[in-house]
Amino acid sequence: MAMPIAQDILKKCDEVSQLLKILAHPDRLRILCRLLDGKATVGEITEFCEISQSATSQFLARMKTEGLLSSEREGSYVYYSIADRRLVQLLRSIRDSYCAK
Amino acid sequence: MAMPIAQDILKKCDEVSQLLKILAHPDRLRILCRLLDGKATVGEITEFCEISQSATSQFLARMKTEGLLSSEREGSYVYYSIADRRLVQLLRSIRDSYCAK
DNA sequence: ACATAATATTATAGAAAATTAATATAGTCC
DNA sequence: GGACTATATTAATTTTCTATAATATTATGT
Repeated sequence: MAMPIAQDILKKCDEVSQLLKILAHPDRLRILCRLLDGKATVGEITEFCEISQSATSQFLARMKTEGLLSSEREGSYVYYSIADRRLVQLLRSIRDSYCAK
Repeated sequence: MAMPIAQDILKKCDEVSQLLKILAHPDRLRILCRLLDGKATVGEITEFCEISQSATSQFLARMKTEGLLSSEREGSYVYYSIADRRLVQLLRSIRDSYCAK
């Protein structure tokens, strides 16, 4: 409450830029874009996004660590999905702005 | 028209991730955040964002080159502003999602 | 237990980007 | 022209990512 408004904005920018850094990679964005349409297994994501198995798994792990994704195992498959509602909103608005016909 | 839907999505992701890469830096995001409230001189931006003069100028130049910003000189001052409407939309929605009370 | 498929981890060489300092240019005023 | 302010450029070092290969783990079916 004691923080000046301008500094508050700067701090927010620092936080948000960290998040954007994660989106700012073609493969990671592909993954998120795929997950925007619903949960998927690592294999499905690998195939859809045309990324190597190893890279896909690494990206998923990182995004899970960062709190963007959650996962649930079903047998030998692991389903990933977007964990944060705000991220869904953001991805939708990116899609609306930049992927419209 | 002949491009499969999935590949089209992948291509869009590649493009958009390039844009996000620019936003994904604390100082550049600060600058854009400031410019969301209207055009400003290099000096004003430098002060508001607490970045060095050199870095500010470099960031501005880069973002102008990338087509995100435009500039107009008035005497010894140079005013920068956001050049792309879609970017304004995107920044607003980021602000709405992540900077609300 | 073995074979196989799905997923995860580790390590590292190479590429790309950030940081900073120093210097240069352009404009204004006297 | 000289001094001063605003902005821009350059270059070099360091830090941070990326890409890839190799290997490891976990689960299923026989």
